[in-house]
Amino acid sequence: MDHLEIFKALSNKTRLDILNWLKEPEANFPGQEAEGFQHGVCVGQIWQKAGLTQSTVSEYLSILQRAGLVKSTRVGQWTYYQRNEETFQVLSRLVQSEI
Amino acid sequence: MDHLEIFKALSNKTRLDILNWLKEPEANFPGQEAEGFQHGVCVGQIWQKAGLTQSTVSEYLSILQRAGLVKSTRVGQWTYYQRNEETFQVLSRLVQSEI
DNA sequence: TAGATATATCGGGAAAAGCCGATGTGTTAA
DNA sequence: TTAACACATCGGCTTTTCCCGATATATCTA
Repeated sequence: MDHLEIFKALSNKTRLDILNWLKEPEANFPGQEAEGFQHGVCVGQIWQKAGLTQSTVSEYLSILQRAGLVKSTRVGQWTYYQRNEETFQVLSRLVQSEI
Repeated sequence: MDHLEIFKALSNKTRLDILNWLKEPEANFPGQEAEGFQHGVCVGQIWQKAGLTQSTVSEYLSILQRAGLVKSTRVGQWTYYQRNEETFQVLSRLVQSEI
């Protein structure tokens, strides 16, 4: 749990947006409804919604993952990302009492 | 309450250190014991402990203040800084439920 | 096996942040 | 009112982050 790495990951508008979108995949990624959201949302859906290039969003997802804020699952040729709520809980407590 | 501004302010090792030191002024700034800690710790104490220049630390304190993480009090020629605990509480709840 | 598709990684130019020394501003003491 | 002190701001160099296009890798389909 590297505070600094987490805060850096959270220091970007687009990355905050992505985390927020992932709170409600059904509402924010209707394009993936057919496939379902068991493992989260695939990269293609996210980068189109973000309005940035595929490479940038892929990098952003890596940054979020290294910080522990999301986790990924590979299914066939798709990689699905979802929030790692545990980290948010721990971070919340940390902000309250340790920082 | 600008999340992004807060996370950016927290994205620097020295600034995190400063916030941490300000949790226990008595323990971390013995050089100011004579004057007391009613309004926090003055800039001179902080920049010497940080090991960076006065100008840099002054700027860092401004960044922390703009983010709402510290507040300052001018007394004579000194400016004292202390943590703004309210912001940490709000941020903690925000991380838990809104981000 | 070849081609298409989804994602990751690489190289790099532009913008922002890190940090410094120099200088400006407000306050106190002589 | 001058000098000294505490702090803030400015200009600039260096490092990091932002974000792109190009390319590599993995998987699936024909």
